[in-house]
Amino acid sequence: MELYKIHPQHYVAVDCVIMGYQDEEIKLLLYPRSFEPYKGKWSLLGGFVQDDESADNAAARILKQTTGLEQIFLEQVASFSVPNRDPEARVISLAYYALIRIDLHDEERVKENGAYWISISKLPNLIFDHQEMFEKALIKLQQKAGYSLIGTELLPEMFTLIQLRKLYEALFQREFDPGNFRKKILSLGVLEKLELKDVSESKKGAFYYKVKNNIDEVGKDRIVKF
Amino acid sequence: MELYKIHPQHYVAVDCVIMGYQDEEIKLLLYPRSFEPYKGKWSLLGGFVQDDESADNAAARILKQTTGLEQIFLEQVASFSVPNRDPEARVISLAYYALIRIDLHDEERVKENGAYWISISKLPNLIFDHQEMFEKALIKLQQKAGYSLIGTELLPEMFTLIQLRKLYEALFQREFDPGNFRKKILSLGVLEKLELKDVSESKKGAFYYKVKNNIDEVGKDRIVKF
DNA sequence: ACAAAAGTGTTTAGATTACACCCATGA
DNA sequence: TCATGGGTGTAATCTAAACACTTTTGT
Repeated sequence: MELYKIHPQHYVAVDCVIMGYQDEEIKLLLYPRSFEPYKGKWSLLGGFVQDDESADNAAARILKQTTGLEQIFLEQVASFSVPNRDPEARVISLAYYALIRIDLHDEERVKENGAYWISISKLPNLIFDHQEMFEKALIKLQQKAGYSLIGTELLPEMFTLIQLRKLYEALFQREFDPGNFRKKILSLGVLEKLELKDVSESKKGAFYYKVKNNIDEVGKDRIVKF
Repeated sequence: MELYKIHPQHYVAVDCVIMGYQDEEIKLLLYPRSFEPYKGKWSLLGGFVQDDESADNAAARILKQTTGLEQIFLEQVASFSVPNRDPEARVISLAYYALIRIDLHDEERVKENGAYWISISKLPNLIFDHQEMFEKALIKLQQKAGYSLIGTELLPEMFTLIQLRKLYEALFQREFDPGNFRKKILSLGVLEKLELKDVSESKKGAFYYKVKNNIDEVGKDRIVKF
């Protein structure tokens, strides 16, 4: 301990890139900062790491405080530590990203926090380095898609392959060939076809699928390009 | 500032996974910890983030202090923040990895620090979560190989494709088909063939190559599987 | 000439893309 | 029956892996 004492300590924060999916768009949960400096400017949801929790736990705590959701997919993005990134004080921030179902979150709680869901195609300027946090989170997510079926965290338990494709199109900001997308996804072997159709979009109806129960891991060897 | 004051501050450290290449093996720079607890146990090279530097700068500083090298490829691995990971005090650590040429480093300095180069195939037990830091660093590096010519930081300016293959074999801990490896690497279009041969390994001699000068980025679209 | 390392070519299997085509059904 | 979205099939192109083959040169 003596040896450590000569070193400075720092505030350590976590900032969460909370992504949801609604109206065929990826949205971020953002709130207008309630105090100076940059009062009113848009910010990711964040908080400080306390003495008795890991940064992972802090991120999960913030996610629960702001959305009411627990047991959510959360992953580290990167650390941000330029000394003056927050002009108020030296704060080292660890960025995380989370994928949640907007339809399940606690709307009351979000309102209390003054937070809003904003489409990533219409993002306002964000404070500090929050824009960069979002960009890195999105890149991480896209890379992950190559070896794992991502994004099902953003959809209901049951979904059609058309819904899944729309989600991927929102995530990658480009279109996919319907036939090829279907084959690629099914070739991963992680989806189970249900004997139930979504007839809201067409007369024929599209079969619902769900993620198989016994999926430990999509084959690590199997890499798919999107 | 007032708003931040209610939050705790923490020691923030950086730990560096410093990789080098020698005798057809990837080696890590490690040193036996000089104080309790875990005195004598092997540790990555690390240090504390100071008030006036980013974590990236701190990692570069530590790399320079221990190897004498500057302007080195350094990348974030992940953060490690379980409250009791260091039993002595609460320390949040940001792991980095670096690739250096062992033949260029300052041997005197390494000796002063009591550090040693140890092959990754014979790693001793490391303190705290340093083993995990190394494992994550290696995975990051392997992934990076898919879209970028990595590892040339570990070799001299000029190298033969055979030398490069041996390096990749050490990095991935498996063998590559000599013919296919050659075609795959050359297809990236980032190497320039020199009119000079390495005749130390064979009578015929192997042409030296170097990385082309005007390489901004290996095509982001081109993804190669290793 | 031949051994040994360097380098090239060929074949097969699988993945990716573009796109044509068939299917089911309500209006 | 026909328009519409859902779903299947196929040919052309590209990539990866296995492995046979050719080149070069000192001894």
